[in-house]
Amino acid sequence: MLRSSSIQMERVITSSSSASIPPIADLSSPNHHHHLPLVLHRLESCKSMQELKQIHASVIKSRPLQTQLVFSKILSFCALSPFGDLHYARSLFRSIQTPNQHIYNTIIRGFSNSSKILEESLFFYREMLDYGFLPDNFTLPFLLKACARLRAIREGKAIHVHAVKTGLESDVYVKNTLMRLYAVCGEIDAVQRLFDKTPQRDLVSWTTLISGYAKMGFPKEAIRVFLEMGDANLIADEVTIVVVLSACSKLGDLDLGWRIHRYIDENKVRLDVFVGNALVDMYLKCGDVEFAYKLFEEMPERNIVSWNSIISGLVQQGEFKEALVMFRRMQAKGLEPDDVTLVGVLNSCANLGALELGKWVHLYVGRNRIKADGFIGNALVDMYAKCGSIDQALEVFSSMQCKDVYSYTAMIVGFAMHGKGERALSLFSEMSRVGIKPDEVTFVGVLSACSHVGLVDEGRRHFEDMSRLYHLHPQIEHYGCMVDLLGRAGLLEEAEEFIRSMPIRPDAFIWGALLGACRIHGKVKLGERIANHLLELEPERDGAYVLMSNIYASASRWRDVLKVRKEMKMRKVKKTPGCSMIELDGVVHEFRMGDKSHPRAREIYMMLDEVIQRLKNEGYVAQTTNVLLDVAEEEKEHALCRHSERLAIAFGLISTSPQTPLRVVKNLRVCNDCHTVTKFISKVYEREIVVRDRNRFHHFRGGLCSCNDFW
DNA sequence: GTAGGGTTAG
Repeated sequence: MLRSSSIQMERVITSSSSASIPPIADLSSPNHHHHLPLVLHRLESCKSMQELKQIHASVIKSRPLQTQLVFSKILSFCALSPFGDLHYARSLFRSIQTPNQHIYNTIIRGFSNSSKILEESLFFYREMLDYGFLPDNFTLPFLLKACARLRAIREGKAIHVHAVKTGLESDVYVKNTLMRLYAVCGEIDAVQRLFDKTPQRDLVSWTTLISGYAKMGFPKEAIRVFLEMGDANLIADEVTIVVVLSACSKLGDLDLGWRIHRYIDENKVRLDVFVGNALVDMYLKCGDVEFAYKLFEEMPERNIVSWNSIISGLVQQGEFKEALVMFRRMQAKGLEPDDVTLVGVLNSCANLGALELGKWVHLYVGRNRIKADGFIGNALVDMYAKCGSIDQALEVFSSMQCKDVYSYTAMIVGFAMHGKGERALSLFSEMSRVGIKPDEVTFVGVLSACSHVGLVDEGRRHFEDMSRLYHLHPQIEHYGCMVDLLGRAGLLEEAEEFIRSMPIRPDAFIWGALLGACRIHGKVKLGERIANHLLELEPERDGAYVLMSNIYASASRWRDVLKVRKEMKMRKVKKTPGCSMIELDGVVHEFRMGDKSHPRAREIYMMLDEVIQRLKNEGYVAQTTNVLLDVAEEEKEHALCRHSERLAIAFGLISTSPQTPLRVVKNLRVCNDCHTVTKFISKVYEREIVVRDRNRFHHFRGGLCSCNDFW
């Protein structure tokens, strides 16, 4: 570590005029039949260390005129070329008796470019100062760039002091690298202060400032600075535009995106591959998927980032199947995915329940030495958990070297979804023990864990701890979890009181959670009141109607059920169609309620009939109270039979060998009757069945479900 | 011989 005092700036600065000037290298060599231009020419075309060593040897032997200059050139090659060798550079440097400033800068630059530690470049820097040289406008940017790369803010600040003392702070290169240092270390105010301090600023300074704001999570500020830049009569170039576009992506502001696109056209900013990628990303993040596709197709040049941008953008828009289609297209072109691609693919798998493909990615990562760092590891944990393989998720999680808040949260949310509330909570305490701070999302996991297993007191305590101990502000999701927790536990009055005391306006999810609790506990009166709140907030959606009609049906109030149905018709409210997915041999099959479009639909429905017959023999009786209609019991039963998860399960039964576990993902909540049916199937057909509904997992085995019928 | 760029997580 560099201590500011260890660099004797005072001595250097005050005594620089009288500092001992190193003797000049031996210019008068007796033996100079080697032509200097020839050596320099050979160096220019040099492509390997082997070749370089030959040149070096011949120079030592023949000692041409200006040996120092030639050594300097050789050093540049060793220290800076991709074919170079820093060890060789170091010993070569040591062989130069009296290095000049340029030579010092070269060795410092060499080590600051590639070394994982700062020590080495700082060592040469100190030596240079001891020699009586002052840092110049080249020295400091080299050092500062290394500090930025290694996030070494302490050392960087010490260098900053030198910049001030030497007056180099106002050099635009020094200033820009200083700004970048503070930006990557998160000190955005320091960046702005440096920018404001002196009038020496160019397009790079503006771009660095904009990028700093964008990366620190202040995209609005970034755009503000961009507009100011226009007022100062500067025109953005490709680099500035890329940064501005990424700020716009973060804002998700399509109007702004169009304005920037127009700016690009009007100012003839070149559409290089960076700008193209940034545009594709911006259109996706701002929601114009079609235009993003169009741009992508028209791009004259595409690289891996272009593909990653479109894949991750689609994932972010919830277009998981499309994302996988693009991934396949990319593979068909012979392009190898990198870690960023695979994170997007894993995310799609997680959402589609595509376990087979997810496993393939896991293998691919292992085989191809893909950087299995935080991003990939966390995405794997999430994928396994969301695909129903909680044990695999835990295995990946346990094997991870560096776990962060994302890893812990993924695992906690995973446990919560699988109804393993105690595991989730014990992992949460482990997290605090090892000193990883939870954030808002962690608490969503913790609170939903409590809710799924009915740990009311635990939940209340964690909710309070959130602000008291961790200084996190509860958001609407956290209030939602609490309403859910209290409501399910039957504490409906407390839940309603809780909603009244919320500092945020309750949204549809909050009222929906309470209404759901009314359904579980058969509270008709309260339900009616809540349903009205919900209908005010979203009259066009079916949630309130469906829950209300279920509540009436449970109370056998068929006339009210009919009224709700009429009203739905009158207001043209469409029911969200139930949809279930099952993956077989890497292909995701999708079923809607009553779907007959599947090629094997006939077999599937025949299987379903057979299943129901067998279950009835085993004592199953259909529970029809959750069906909307007041129609003959038989017909209701028929409606139930067509629920999408049953189609998916029947398809799984006829398409896989006995005892293969079935994994189904459903977009809505599982209804009571389907839950019972699935329990029966797991026993009668001896199948493990894992169903993920919109809230959580149900592991069916031997006639029982992991949720203990509490969901 | 110096500086600013796009894509990734719960």
